[in-house]
Amino acid sequence: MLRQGVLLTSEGSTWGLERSQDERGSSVMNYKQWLAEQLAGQLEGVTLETIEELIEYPPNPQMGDLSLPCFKLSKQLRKAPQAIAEELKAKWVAGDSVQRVDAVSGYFNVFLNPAQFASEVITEVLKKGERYGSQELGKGKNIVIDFSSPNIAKTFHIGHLRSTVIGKALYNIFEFMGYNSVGVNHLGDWGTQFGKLIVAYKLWGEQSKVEAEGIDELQRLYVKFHDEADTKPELEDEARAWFVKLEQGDAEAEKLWRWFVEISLKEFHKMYDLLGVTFDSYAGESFYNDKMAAILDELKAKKLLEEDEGALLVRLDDYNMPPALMVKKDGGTLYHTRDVTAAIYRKNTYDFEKAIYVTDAGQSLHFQQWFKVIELMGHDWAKQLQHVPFGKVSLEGAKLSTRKGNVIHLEELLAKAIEKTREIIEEKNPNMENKDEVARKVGVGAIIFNDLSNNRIKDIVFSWDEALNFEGETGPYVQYTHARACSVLRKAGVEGDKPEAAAIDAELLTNAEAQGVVRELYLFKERVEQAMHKLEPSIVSRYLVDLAQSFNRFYHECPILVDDQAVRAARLALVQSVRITLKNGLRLIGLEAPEKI
RNA sequence: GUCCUAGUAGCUCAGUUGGAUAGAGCAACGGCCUUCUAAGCCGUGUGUCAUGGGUUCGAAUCCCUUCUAGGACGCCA
Repeated sequence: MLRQGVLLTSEGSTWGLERSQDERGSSVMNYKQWLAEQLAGQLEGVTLETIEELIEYPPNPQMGDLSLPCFKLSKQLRKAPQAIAEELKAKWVAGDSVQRVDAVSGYFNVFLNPAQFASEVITEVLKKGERYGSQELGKGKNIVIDFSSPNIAKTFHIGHLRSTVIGKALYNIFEFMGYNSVGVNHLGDWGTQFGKLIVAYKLWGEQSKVEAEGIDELQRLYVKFHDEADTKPELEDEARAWFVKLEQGDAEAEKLWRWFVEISLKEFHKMYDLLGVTFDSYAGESFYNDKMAAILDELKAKKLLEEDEGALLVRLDDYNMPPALMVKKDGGTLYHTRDVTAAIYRKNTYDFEKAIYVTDAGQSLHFQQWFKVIELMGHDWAKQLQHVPFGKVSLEGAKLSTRKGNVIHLEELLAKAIEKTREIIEEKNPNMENKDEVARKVGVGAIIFNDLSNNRIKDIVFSWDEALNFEGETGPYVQYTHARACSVLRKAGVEGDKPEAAAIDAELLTNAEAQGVVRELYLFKERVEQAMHKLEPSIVSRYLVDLAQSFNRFYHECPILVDDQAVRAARLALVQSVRITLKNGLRLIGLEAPEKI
């Protein structure tokens, strides 16, 4: 299991465990590590790593800023937890960094010097700017992220949105942690459905209509095929025949196929442009057509393939899994075959440290199976493959189904969100310039954030009301907070990212509201790292809400543009730090941060 | 039938990898704009953490039982 990058191991065999030189240095603030260093000498036989792992943030500020629960040390030291805490308190050497320490019911609590805490955090944020929170954990390492991967000739609906936004967020997070992310859109551009589509098009389709209406028309044809095939099963045979022709390079079949792909991509790109998503590779299923034979030969050579009822499969009984079908009895390949082939291709091409697949949880078994096949082929990098599953989206209880037409088109959803945003702007900020641009950024942001605000694995029941709610824990709330901070800075005449941080008197930021903000700012780096380890973008989304809440509280309680220049400067530095951190976080999860909304 | 995942406030969800009184948002009600963006802030309250057991100094968290929901389970992806 992946762990936080606080443990030093001898080999660093698991990615993310290693730490850069920069991180070990005391110049970069890491209070858990720092406290562990202070305490290590005081506890005989307890390693620094053990202590650092135990240190936690107390649930509320009255208990301090950092805490060491002494219960686990109790056995080893053969002392009561409270006694250990008392001892640490007695031995504590006073210094500038810490205001006081305390021993409470088995916890050793540390209260940081609030002024110094504020000063260090703000200095760090302003110094790093748009790199604040970033790390170099993955320097020189590639991460391949397979995401979005829609099917050609099928509408891009809210089901695809999840893979797209989760994948994109992970892409950004890995980049931010120093990795080189490779985004792969594994297009569903091959398979028997193209036989069906060709048949349907030839029977009922019109070129002009397909050109005018794009995927919608292709999908209508596809649905019609299934309706008709219920009563005319011979259509299925025709479809199979056309797919065989396509596989054999038949000119007419290939021309139609290319056309369907082209039309579909055009529409996908409209969505990707709106969402701000790009890919490094569009190598879809068809890309592997000529590469699977070699893999099948390899499987045969390694005696992994077994024939059963005319099909070829890899037995996985020993691993408590059903067999992985590799070749159909008609000789056709299957998605196992393609995924295995693609993984090997990607390993050879990108030499990845990790390859992750962002798909719905329903495919979990499929991934388990072919990951095992890779392992059985003798590839020790099988453990670098990871499925990132997410829950299903349903519509008021009913399952989404392309065939039944029970879908919400992403295009429609985004359009509605943008329209609603536009109305709100018209009402609240009618004199603003770039209303359309801002409406797009906020409307789209609301939809993305909504999809990223829960744990991936949770099923989502789609609700228009919730998706278009812009209050509370939402994207617009965070963006609004950012714009609010921008507005104050604008009025104050602060320009650029770096006002003179050194000049501030941090004693003026020791009140509860300011400290609440400082604490959140400090947590950013840790949260992003955690989001990477758990492959969970929602950690960043929720963090942003926490930061925004703490800032809004501060904003409400502490007037910023006051006459007292020292107070004004100190508070402005804090506002600037919040602005930077909000923007960095929003960018990570794929949201823009307009300066006015 | 086998396996996987989930079950926390009326609703949607967090819960720092086993720690201190289980927290937010929404919805409801009440307050706050002559002052920096009210998409905001403050206040009012609700929990057999599905269930029964076990491990532990300590469990929403780990193990087992049962229940409920969803999903997967050889020629679709």
